This record gives sequence, structure tokens and C-alpha cells, in this order.
Amino acid sequence: MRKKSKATSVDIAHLAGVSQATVSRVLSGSPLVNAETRRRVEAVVRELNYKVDRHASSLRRQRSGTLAMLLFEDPTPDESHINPFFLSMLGSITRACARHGQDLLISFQQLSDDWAGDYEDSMKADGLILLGYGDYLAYQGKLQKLVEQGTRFVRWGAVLPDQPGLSIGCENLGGGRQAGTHLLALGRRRVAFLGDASSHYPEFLDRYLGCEQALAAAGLTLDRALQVDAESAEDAGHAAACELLARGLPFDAIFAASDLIAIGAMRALAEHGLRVPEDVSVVGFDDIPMARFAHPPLTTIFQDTKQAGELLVDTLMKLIHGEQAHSVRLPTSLVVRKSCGAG
Amino acid sequence: MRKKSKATSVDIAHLAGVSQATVSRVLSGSPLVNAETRRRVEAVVRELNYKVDRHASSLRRQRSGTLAMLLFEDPTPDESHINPFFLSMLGSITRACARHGQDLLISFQQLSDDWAGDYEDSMKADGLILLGYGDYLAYQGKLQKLVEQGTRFVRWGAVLPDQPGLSIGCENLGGGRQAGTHLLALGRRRVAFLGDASSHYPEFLDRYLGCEQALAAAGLTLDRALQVDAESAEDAGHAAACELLARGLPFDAIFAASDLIAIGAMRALAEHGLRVPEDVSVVGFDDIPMARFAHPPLTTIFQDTKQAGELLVDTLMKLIHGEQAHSVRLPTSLVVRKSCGAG
DNA sequence: CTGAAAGCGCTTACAG
DNA sequence: CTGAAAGCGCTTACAG
Repeated sequence: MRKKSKATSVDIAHLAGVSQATVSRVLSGSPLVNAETRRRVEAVVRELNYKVDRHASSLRRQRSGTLAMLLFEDPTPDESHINPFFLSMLGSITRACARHGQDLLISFQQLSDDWAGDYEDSMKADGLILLGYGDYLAYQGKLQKLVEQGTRFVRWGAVLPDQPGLSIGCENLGGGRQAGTHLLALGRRRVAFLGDASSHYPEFLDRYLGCEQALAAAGLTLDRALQVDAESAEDAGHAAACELLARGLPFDAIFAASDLIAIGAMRALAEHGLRVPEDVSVVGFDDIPMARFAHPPLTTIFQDTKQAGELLVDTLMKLIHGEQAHSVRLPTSLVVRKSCGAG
Repeated sequence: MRKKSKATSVDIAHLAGVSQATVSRVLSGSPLVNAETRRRVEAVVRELNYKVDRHASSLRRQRSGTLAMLLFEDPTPDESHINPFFLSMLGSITRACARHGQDLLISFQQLSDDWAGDYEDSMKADGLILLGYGDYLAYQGKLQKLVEQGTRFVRWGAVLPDQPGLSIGCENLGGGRQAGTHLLALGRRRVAFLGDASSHYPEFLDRYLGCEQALAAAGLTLDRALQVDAESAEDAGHAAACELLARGLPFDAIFAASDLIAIGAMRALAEHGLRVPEDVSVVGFDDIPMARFAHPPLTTIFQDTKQAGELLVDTLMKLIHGEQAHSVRLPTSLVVRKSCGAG
């Protein structure tokens, strides 16, 4: 902040009776400083509450000490609330950044944006964290471009074989299997899937496939006629469930690709006089805070957002430091509540 | 980012056949540039996708072009999810920052922190946006210190007469009145208040007082024996409602100081076999996204987080530019859903 | 309207 | 272990 007179390293040097270079060495933790000298400098630093000017430091080091988080959503209805799932990652990302001594810049983007903005951010930050749901095929090209530019980034999302850059994601396939297995154990046989299940949304697709595997293991099939596209939003879930109902095919369970979809679907079910879980079991995915308060409380597949956030930052830092880093898939777990019946 | 060779203004100058100073003038929108020269420079800038180095620029200008948002919560149970109310402000704050060409740094703090962190942030940003619930009396001193330091900041919260610095808040008194009036209109007479109602939480206190005014206007009182302290969290709301029930006093309505409290209270009510709204009406405050999905959907007092976020940023920018700025109270509105009965 | 030059506050070879 | 000095990439008086 602009204050009467912000102390600089020169002031500190003066007061401590050393050169400015030595002050700098002390503050950057250089081993090339006499212990006694260091103590003297540190005392003055503390007294004046001196902080290194990050701009000067970054300029000189050619490294910013800043990470940027880009949150994008698909067509994002103007005033939309941000996907709660990503929000819960925000906390752990922030904390992880602090632990690494990095600042966190945040920026919201439309998937449709030029992403010129990204490039801009990439000049401000040492690396990018990409969060967002959206048509994967649509932004794969942008990721490619980022790679070509030499931009360091890590994204949250499906871990795919040939993807550009690194991803941290969860075991979507395994999570889908957990959902299917649970439904099966409860005696459900006709499972509907709400959510896009194509390579446009690889995470959803894997959840679909995982569920299908679980059913297949029991000699059952996930009837494609019971699949309805939906993006991760309550409204979309509601619409999808209505569409499903309109098809008139029998089903006794819904596996929603996200909690938001599940919650919307339950609303539609209730409006149509169907009881959850008596008439139909519902499983979600994510375990957003709202899931607990849904009616009935939603059984869902938990993704560890805390660990995810940390891993995202840790991985990005490795990239920045030129260390070896790789994509990872985090395990999921089933959270049994009321929406499927006796757990 | 560190790339093979990032273009600098010198490169641009060279290619455009002008001096580096002129490039700088073009990029900062100086009027002291010939239109033709400007066009030539801009062409090169576009072609190389050149961006001004923010660190160099900030260092030179002694202004960072960055705003910092400090989000603090009271004792914050380690992995707690951030208060959803603040999260919904995040989006509009980010957008408003972008509109002002400012970057947004975000940082989470414990109210108990030394806030040395703040001072640190204050060196990185031109101004601070403070968001958080917590004991006002406990952090008033910190605000005072910020003022003394000359740090520019705006906080979201109660607009109080002698507070240090500026606040943007809502008409808590008016909102409380709207809640009380609505309850009254529905025939409710014995209103309980869940939430701290002391000067430690001035926002809650005003909501309480507003409700009390509405009742008084009808010749009724807000019985203090029906008030139970609670912080803004679902668990706290649940606990408070249990405590209220344990007191054994009759009541036919609950005005919760926040939606989270209301949702927790409804859970307790249900556990005790009480129906909402038949046996007791419930009104919340905030209108967080979850309110719509509560069971029953929660009638609540809406605070315009979108406008709030924008105002927070606009006000802070005025402060930074040395313009006149002042605290403001935003109007609230009643959102009728199902938790109070016929609306 | 344009250029040459100083300087923002650091970090880091380079000498010693 | 320490200091003097160069230089990171800009912005902005100062001349012209």
C-alpha cells in the first residue's frame, strides 16, 4: 500500500549497518550470511515490519510467486452461482498455495472466451490451475495451445491417455462402479443415468461406464434408453428427469452424474408423485455440501476436494520447479444417506 | 511464464521503429501519441501478443493493479466449507475486478490470526476487501489498526456509526422487519429468534431488532426467552433449535439469523416431530442457493450479493483513487417459498 | 509528438 | 562471509 514511507531493504541495511545485498540475502534465506549478522538484520526487519517488495523481487527473479486459478463454466447463465463442487476445492487450493508461499490470483472465464485472458494470466502467474466443467472436446484445443506456449498448468478433470498437460481427477470409473454396486445390492435392476455420457464429458462418461460394469457383473445392462443428457446443474437435472419420465420406460433407480443433477431429478420425481427411495433410488456424485440437506438426504459418491486441491497445487509447483510430475486419479467413496433406501 | 523469450517493450519498439518510451505510452493509453504511430505500435503488439510486464509496471508506478480479498471465519473448524453466502459474492467481485482491470488475490484467514498476513497482503495489493462472519468486537481493533496504517479497505458487514473504515452491508433492520411482518401476516404470534443478538454480531442484532419493531407495531413482543445464540452454520442452527425446544416455551415461528441456521433448525424441528410450516413457520436470511432446496423450500430475506460484490469493488477503487466514498446499506427483499405457509 | 535517461526495489554474479 | 554494481522491464519527468 502507498504509505507515508514504506521501508525498503536499503533502510533496513542502513539501520542494521550492513549492505543492502546482505539484507536481501538474509531475507531470501541465503546460507552465505554470518549468524550474528543475520540476527541483527532480522531484528530490524521485524521492528519495521519490513516485507520484501514482491514486484521488485519478481521482476528481478523473473518469477512471480503467484499461481492463477481459472474457473470456467460452459455457457454460464449470466448470474449463475458457481458450481459448488469447485468452490469446496477453493479453500484447500488457497491453503496449499499459502503453504508454498504462493499467492493465488483468481479469474472466472467463459469456456467460450478467447482465453487470450489465460495468456494474459500466464504472464502474471508462474502457473495455472484450471477448474471447470464443459465440453472437453471444445477446450482440448486450448489446452494444446497452452502446452505449445510452454505454459505450466494442471487441470482438474478426467485423466485421459492423450490429453495435453496434466490432470488431477478422481476414479470416475470406480465411483460409477460403487454407485452401481450399491444400487444392485439394494435390489435395483433398471438403472437410469442422468448426465451426458459421451467423450464430450469424459468424467460423466466414465461414471456411466463404471456403473455399466457393475451391472454387467451381475448380468444386467445399463439401458441406453434410460440415459438422458444433462449438464451439472439443478435445472438440467430436473429437465432430464422429466424427459426420462416422459419416455415412459420403467426404471427403479437413477444414477445422476452429479449431485446437482440428482437434486434436480428428485424435485422432478416428487412433482410426479414418485417417492424417493420407495419408488426410485437416487445416487449422486460429488458430495457437495447441499447433498446432506437434500430431501431425502442424498446418497452419493464422495470426491475428496481437499486432497484434490492440495494435489493440484503440489503438482503445479513441481512443474514450475522442473520436477517430475504426473496425472493422478484419486479414489472415491460411497456415502450412504437416505435416497437409495436401507443402506 | 518463463518462455524461450518473452517479448518486451524494447522488442516492440524495435519492430515498430519507435522508442521504447513510445511503446509504453501507447500501451498506457497516453494521448501524447500520433495516431499513425499508435497504429503501427499496436499492430506489432498484437502480432507478438505482447503484454506489459505487470511487475515492472507495478514497481515503476508504485501501484499494483491488484486487490486482495480476505475471507475470514471465526474459529473455522479445520476443513469447514466456506460460508456459501460469501461464495456467491465471489463471482461478482471477480467480475467487478476484471472490469476495473484489477487482479484479485484471495486469501483465507482465521479471525484469530495475527493479521500480520493482512499487512503482508496490503503490500501486495492496492486495497483489501474483507469478508467474514465473526465477533465484531473481536476484530474491530484490527480494523482500527488497518485504518491507522493507511491501508485502503472495504468490508462487508453491518454499517455502524463509529466503525473504522467503510462497510457495505444490507438493511438488516429492514430485513428483520420484513421477516416479522410476513410472519405476522400469516397469523404467527410467538416468534423465536435463532442467532446471536448482541453487539458482537451487529448484523444479527439488527435483524433481531427489525423483527422486534415489526411485532411491536402490532402490539406484540419478541420474547427474549425465545432467543437462542447461534453462529451461521447448519450445526449451530440445529443445536439452537434443540435448545429452544428444550426450554419448553410455546412458539409458532422461528426467524433464523441466517439460512444455514434456518436449515439446521428445520432439521431439528423435523426430528422432534414438528411440521414446517403447519406447526411452526420458519424464515431465514441471505437466500443462499441451498435455501431453494431445503425442505420445505425456505422463505427468506434476500441479500443482493451481486450488487454487493460490485459495490465493494467500486467503493474500494474510489478509495484507491482518492475519491469520495462512503458506506452503504443495500435493501433486502422477502422471498416467499414454503416454510412459512401460505404466502 | 518523440526520445534519451533516470529510477522503482530488489537479486545475484563478481570481486575481495 | 560481505559489498559494489549491474540489470530485471517498465513509466515518466525532462528536453527538444
